[in-house]
Amino acid sequence: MQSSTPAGRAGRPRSAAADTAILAATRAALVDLGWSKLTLGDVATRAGVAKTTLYRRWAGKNELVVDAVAELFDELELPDRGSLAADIEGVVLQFAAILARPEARSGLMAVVAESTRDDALRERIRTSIVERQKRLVLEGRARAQARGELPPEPDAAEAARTADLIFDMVAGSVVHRTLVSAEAANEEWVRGLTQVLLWGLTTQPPEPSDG
Amino acid sequence: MQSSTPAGRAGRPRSAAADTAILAATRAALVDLGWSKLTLGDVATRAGVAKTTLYRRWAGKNELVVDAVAELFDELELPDRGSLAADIEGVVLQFAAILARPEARSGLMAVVAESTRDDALRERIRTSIVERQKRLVLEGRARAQARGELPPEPDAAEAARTADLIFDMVAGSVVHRTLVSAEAANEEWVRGLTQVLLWGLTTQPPEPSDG
Amino acid sequence: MQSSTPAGRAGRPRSAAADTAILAATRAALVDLGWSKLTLGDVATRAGVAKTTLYRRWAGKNELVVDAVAELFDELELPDRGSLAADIEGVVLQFAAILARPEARSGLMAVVAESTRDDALRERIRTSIVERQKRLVLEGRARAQARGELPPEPDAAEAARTADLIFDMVAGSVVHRTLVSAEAANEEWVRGLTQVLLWGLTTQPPEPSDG
Amino acid sequence: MQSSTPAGRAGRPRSAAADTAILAATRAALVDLGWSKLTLGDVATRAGVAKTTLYRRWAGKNELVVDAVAELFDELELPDRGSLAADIEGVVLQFAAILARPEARSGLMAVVAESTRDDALRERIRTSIVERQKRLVLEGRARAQARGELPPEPDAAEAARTADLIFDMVAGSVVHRTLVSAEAANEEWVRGLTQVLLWGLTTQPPEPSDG
DNA sequence: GAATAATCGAGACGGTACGTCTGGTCTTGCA
DNA sequence: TGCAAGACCAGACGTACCGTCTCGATTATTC
Repeated sequence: MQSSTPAGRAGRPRSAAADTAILAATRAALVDLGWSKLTLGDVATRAGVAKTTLYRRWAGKNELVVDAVAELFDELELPDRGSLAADIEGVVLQFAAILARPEARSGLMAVVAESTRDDALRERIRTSIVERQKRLVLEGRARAQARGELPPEPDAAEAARTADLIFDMVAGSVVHRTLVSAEAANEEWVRGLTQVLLWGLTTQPPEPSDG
Repeated sequence: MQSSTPAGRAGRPRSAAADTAILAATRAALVDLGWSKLTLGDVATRAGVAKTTLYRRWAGKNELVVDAVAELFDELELPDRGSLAADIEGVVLQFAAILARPEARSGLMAVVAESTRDDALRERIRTSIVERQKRLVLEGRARAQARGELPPEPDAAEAARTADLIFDMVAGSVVHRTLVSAEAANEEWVRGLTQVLLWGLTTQPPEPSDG
Repeated sequence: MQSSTPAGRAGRPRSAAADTAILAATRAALVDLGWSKLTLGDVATRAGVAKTTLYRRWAGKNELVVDAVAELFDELELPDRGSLAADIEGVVLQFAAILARPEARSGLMAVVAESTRDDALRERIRTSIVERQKRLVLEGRARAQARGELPPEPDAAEAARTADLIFDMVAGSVVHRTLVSAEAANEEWVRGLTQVLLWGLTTQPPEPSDG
Repeated sequence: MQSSTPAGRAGRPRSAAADTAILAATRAALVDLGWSKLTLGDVATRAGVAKTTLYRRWAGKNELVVDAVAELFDELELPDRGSLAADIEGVVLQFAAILARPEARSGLMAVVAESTRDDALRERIRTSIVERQKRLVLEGRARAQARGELPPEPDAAEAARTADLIFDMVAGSVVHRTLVSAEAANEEWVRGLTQVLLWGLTTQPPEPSDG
C-alpha cells in the first residue's frame, strides 16, 4: 500500500484504523457523489479523520481512489471449475459483478483517464489492479494446458504476447460492455464472449490475414 | 481574434467560427494539460472567446470535451479492403491511431467516467462517438455476408446481440490495450486480435458451456 | 483607498457597496474576535461577499485592517475652542475616545507591530492614519501662533522637528495610557497632560542639558 | 520565569538549559521572521527541543514572546548622572536603544495588541515589562527630590497620578517615535523631549486650562 | 537495585485558516 | 443586440500551524 511505520521507531505511530476508515469512506463517497464531485475534505469528514492525515498518506485524489478501488479486486479468484470455458465464464462474471458496483464504475475509468498523463499513477494502477487480474489469465491458461484443453506454448515470448492479448480482450470487452455500452454483462453475454474466445484460441488458423 | 468578416458582411459571421475555434482550443488544451487540468477559462482564452460565449453553447466541461473528442472519430471509414480480415485490421488500426493521439487519450476515458453518473452525458457520448463506431461493425458484417464470408443472420434479435458483442470486443480490446496496458496497438497485435475474432466468429461451436 | 476601476473600461465594474460592507464587517469582527482571531473568511461571510472579492481588493489581513481602522480617524477634527489649551484637550479627548473603541484597540497596535517588518505597510499606515493626525498638530500650532499664544517659528527645519516631537508626545502618551497602562484617558488625565505640554512648550528653557 | 521543580519530588527534573535555549531561539526567530511569521514549531527546532517541551512551559506564543522580550529590559538601569535632566536623557536613550533592536520592535507591539483582549496577558506584560520600567520613574523622582530639583509631593494619590502620567509620556513618546513615526530616538530628539518634560514639570502653572 | 514518576525527542493526530483556483453567473460598455 | 472583459458568489484545493496525543527512551527520586 503506502506506509507501515517505516522501520523508524520515534514518534507516534500512524493509526492503522485510519487507513481502513479512509478507504471505506472513499468508496462510500464514490457511491454517493461519483468521481468528479468527490472531495478529499468530504472523505476526511466521512472517515472521521483530519484532511492532514489523509494527505500524509496519499498524494492526492487519484492515488487514494486507486487504492480504494484496488481493494475491490481482491476478491477475484479462480477456483477450478473443471473446464476452460467454465473458468473463463466464472472469472468474467466475477469481474463484471465488481464493475457493476457504483464505487468501481465511478472511480476506475477516471483514474485510468488520469493515468494517461501520469506515469507514476499508471504504474500504481498496473501494480494494484491490472497485474492482479492478469495473473488470473496465466493461471487459467496453465490449468487448461494441464487439462489438455490448450497446447503448451513452444515460445515464451509468444506465450507472453498471447496472454497479454487475451487479457486485453477479456478485460476490455467487459469494461466496454459495462461502462461504455452501459449494458449488464449478464450470463448470456458472457457465454457469447466465452464462445468467441474459446474458438478463436483453440482453432489453428490456416493463414493469418488473407482471404 | 478572428473577426475579419471574410465572406459575410455585417450579420453574424462570428458564431460559426467560434464553435470551430472553441473545439480546436479544447483539443489543444487537452494535449497540453490533460483532462483534469483543463479549465474552461483557459479554453475560452485560447479560443479568443469570452467564457460567456462558451457557456452559451455547452453546458459544461464534459459536454464540451465530448464534442471536441467526437470530431476525432469522424475520420473513421470502412473502405472495402477485399476481405473481412482486412476490413477488421484496417478499421482497428484506424481506431488505434486515433486513440494514440493525446487529445483522445486524455479526454475519452474521462468523459466515459463521468457518464457513469450522468445519463444525458452517456447518451451524448453514445450518439456522438459510440454509434458512429458501431455502424462500422454492421457495415463490415453486411459486406462479409455479401461476400459469403459470414452466413446470413436468421434471427434479427440474435443478429443485434452478436453485433453488440463484437463491437464491445473490438473497441474494448483496443482501448484496454492502448490506455490500460499502455502498449501500442501495432500491426502485429492487431493481426493477433483479428485472428481470434475471425476464428471465434466463423466456427460454429458445439454448445461450449454445457451443464 | 486601493482601486477605482483603474481607468480601464471593459468588464463589470467593482461593486462600491462591497468595499463599504467589507470594512464595516472588518470592524465588527475586530470587536467580536480581536486581531489574532480575525479571519478573512469570516470577514467575507459577515460582509456577504466571496473571499475572492476580498482578496481582489486587499493584499491581506494587515492592509484590510489598516483601511478599516483608518476610517475611524476620519472623525478627528480641530474646531477652534478659543485657546491652545482647550484645543489640545479637545483633540486629545477625541483621540482617546477613538482608542477606547474595541475595534481600534484590537487593530491599531497589531498593524503597527506588523509594520515594523513591512515598509509598504508602514507607509500605508503613515498615509492613512498618522499624517491625518499630525496635520492637527500643525493646524493647532498655527492657530495658537495667530492668537499670540506661541511665538512664530524662525527656522522651518526646527519648526518641523518640534511638530514631530509634539506629535509623538501627544499621540504616544495617549496610546500608552490607553493600551499599555490600560487606564482611561479621562478629562483629569488629559488636563494633566495638557499642563505639562503647555508649560514645556511656552517656557523658554535656559539650555537644560549642558555639554 | 515560571517553575523549577519547586516542591515536586519524583520524576526527571526539567532541563534548565532548555528554558534558556528556547528564549534565545525565540528572540532569534523574532529577528529573522518577525512576530506574525514566528511559529512555535520553528522555535522548538531552533532551540533543539521538542514542541512538547515548549508547551509544557508556556501556554502559547504570546506568553513565550513576553518572556523573551522581557529579558531585554533587564539591562535598564538608572545610575545617578547628577541631574534630573541627565537622568531622564540617560534612561530614555537606554530605552530607545532597546526598542531599536529588531527582536523588541517585532515582538513588543504585537503582545501589547494581543493584551487588549487578554487580561492575563496584560497582567503578565505589566509585571514582566512595564512595572520594571515604571520603577525607574519613581526612583528618578525621588532622587530629584533629594537633590532639590523637584518639590516633595504633599499628596500620595496625586504623586501616584503624576508618576503614571510621566511614565506614559516618556514611554509612549519613545515608542511612538521609534515604532510609529519610525524615526530614531537619537540624542537630539531625546534632548528636546527632556526639555519639554522638565519645564512642564518644574513650572507651576497659574491656571490649568484657561486662556 | 528495583520501582516509580516525570521528563525528553519525535512525530502523528484532529482542527482551522490560509491564499489560490475554478466553476458558473451577472453586469458593464463597445461596436 | 451580441460579445469581450471581467467582477461576482461559492466552494475545493493542498499547505502550514495549532495544541494535543502517543510513543520509546532517559534520568531522577523513593522504596
